[in-house]
Amino acid sequence: MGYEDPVQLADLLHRLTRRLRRAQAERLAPLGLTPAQERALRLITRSDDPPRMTELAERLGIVPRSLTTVIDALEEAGLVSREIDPRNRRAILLRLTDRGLAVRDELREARRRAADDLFAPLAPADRETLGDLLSRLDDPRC
Amino acid sequence: MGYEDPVQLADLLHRLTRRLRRAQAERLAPLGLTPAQERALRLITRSDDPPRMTELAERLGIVPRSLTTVIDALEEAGLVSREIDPRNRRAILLRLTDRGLAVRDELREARRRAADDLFAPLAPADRETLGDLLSRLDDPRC
DNA sequence: TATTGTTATACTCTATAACTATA
DNA sequence: TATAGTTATAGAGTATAACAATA
Repeated sequence: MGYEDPVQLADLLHRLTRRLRRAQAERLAPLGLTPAQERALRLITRSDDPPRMTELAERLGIVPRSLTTVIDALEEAGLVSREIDPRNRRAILLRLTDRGLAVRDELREARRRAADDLFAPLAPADRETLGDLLSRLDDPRC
Repeated sequence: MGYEDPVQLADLLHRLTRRLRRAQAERLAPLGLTPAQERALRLITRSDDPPRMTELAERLGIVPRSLTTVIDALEEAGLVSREIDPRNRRAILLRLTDRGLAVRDELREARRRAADDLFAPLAPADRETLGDLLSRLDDPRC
């Protein structure tokens, strides 16, 4: 079918991601957050210890300056707090507030529903295949 | 492996697209264009007749106003010309200039190399599978 | 001197709303 | 009145460079 053409694959990927971002933005808007903010919140949650800015930025694949904007919004929304690391006063530890903990599941639900809609045309086995292929393309450093 | 989790699929998609966009931007930067501009140029080329703004916007999956910015840049770079449609003086026909024709292949090459790099870890058969899965998720209206 | 994060700034890609010219 | 496109504006998601505070 010619689907192996990398430029066409690139375009498909581009269109799909745009659609996904829109759907997620719509679902998350009532909660006052963007997809990037939800991602950051989710990764903070997933950490055992409160992560530092640099650490979280790296896990998100963005530069620290870009994370600053994301965390600013989460802090203003009262979901995350910045704490100076007592063991290294240059570093900042990111911690969920009580409110952050409370809305976390709601956020995840909203994002899951959006993703569910997008991937609905695929049966579980096909999703598994897709995930496998995509993860083989994934660069853990990025 | 749990790859069928739609939220994880969404994150994979997001990271991959970002990496692709970066790689494409890098490759295209020496030519002074962005990926969106290359896409528009490519679709103008692919048309038999010079497309109109509305028509091209729809094929790109963006609103006409967003296309205006893209075409502004291509026109300023001397690659595309706007012509008023003599049969409907409200409409604008988009045509490649000689220079646009000349750089078209270079652009496509640059974009192809970026896409090639990204999809290099997959064998042709796997690319085919990926393309098939992605196209089943693709919404032709979008 | 090197590390951590922020201030300042900018760019890409996209959107909605209001407007102009034409049909 | 409806259509085609643009001006005006905005916002998400990034980036680089220069800087301050701390190590």
